[in-house]
Amino acid sequence: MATRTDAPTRREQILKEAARLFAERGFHGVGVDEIGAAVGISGPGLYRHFAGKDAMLAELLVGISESLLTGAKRRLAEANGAGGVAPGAVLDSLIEGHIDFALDDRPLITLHDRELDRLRDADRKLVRQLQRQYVELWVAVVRRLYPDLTEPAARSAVHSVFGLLNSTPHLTRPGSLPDRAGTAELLHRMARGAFAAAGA
Amino acid sequence: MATRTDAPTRREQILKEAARLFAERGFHGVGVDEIGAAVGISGPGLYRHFAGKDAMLAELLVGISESLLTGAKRRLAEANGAGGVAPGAVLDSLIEGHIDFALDDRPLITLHDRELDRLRDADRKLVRQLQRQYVELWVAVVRRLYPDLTEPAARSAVHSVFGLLNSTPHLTRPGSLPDRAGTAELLHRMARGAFAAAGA
DNA sequence: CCTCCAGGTTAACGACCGCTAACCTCCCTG
DNA sequence: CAGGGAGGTTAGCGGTCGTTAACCTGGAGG
Repeated sequence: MATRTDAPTRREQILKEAARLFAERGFHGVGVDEIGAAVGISGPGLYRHFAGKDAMLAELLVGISESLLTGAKRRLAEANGAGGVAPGAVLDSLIEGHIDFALDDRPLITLHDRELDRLRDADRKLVRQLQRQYVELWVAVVRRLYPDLTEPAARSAVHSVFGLLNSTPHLTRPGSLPDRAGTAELLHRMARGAFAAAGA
Repeated sequence: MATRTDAPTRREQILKEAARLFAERGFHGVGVDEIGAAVGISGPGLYRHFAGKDAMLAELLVGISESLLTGAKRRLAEANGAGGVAPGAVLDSLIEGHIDFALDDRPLITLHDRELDRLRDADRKLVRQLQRQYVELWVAVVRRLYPDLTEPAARSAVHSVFGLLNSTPHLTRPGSLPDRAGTAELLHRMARGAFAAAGA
């Protein structure tokens, strides 16, 4: 099991800093020396923890996709286990989970739809499969709430709402944005409004 | 004036292919030899048309920002010239313009919010200033339509709707998306719905 | 017909980058 | 108290990349 409350592992430090740097300057724009410097070691010391630069990106992207999908499945199961919650409440739960992720792990959300093509074939296929499962899970919930939506329209709507929710990195002129709770609530309302408009 | 209906200039060919490649693989992920090959010349021949790789990116990003801002100003002037159109109609016009751009110049819309940090300081400041003017123009229109929105909230809402509208590149599993008109209309409805929900 | 330049070509340079090799140094363990 | 592995270090190799240099060529203009 992973150490969650302990002090962060070296590996975890490296992944966190790598995510930040990749998001800021792009995968090819960051050198291994910079990543090392960000955690206090220098250059090739990283190779004691990762097979290479590609492996860091792969672990980040797979981790993100798995985390999103796992969280969504858990929320869906909780709703179903609670004896048939209203479809709107399930959608609210999915939206809330996605917003939490987007606000708490901004660099990861940026990487998630930006550096996918830098992966080796096997990893890219895995990430895409996880992403597709995540999308299809949303599509099913949205169509249950708005049965008039065709499946392609629902899928487009879901992708568009992801674009809306993932826009938080662009609000990052630090100090100028409202508080976290207010931002989360605004994004949530807008996402619901967008779906409602799509389903009409 | 630029040649619009004539055969495209070499410069224009290069810019178009560079935009596509930068959007696909990132600025640092594309070599000058590839850009040259994409227009039938090879490698250093590009330096007869541009001062360097950076100059191509700069011209692309400045062009995008200017084009978006100019179009929005024109639409606003048309509305004001027509003797006070309803605020909702002005917002519709802005949304329509942005959607046209996002659907017709997908690679450019991708570059626009992804490779800004690769610019030299002067160019980056110019692009950011143009982008800010574009955002503020939207914010003013949105606040006229939804006066209860605070300015920070309106700005966040505008950025979020940009995220929604700019999500079109993610729908590009070619052949699977509905027709252009249908996509445009869906995006338009969702954007209006998101704004309406934000303003409540 | 000569000239000249716009727009190419190939060769090559210098910088950088990912990665490996070789070595060092704690610290934990038997 | 050996000793050995985990986790560093620096040096350096091989490849790639952006850019420059030097040269070539076809076609327009006097």
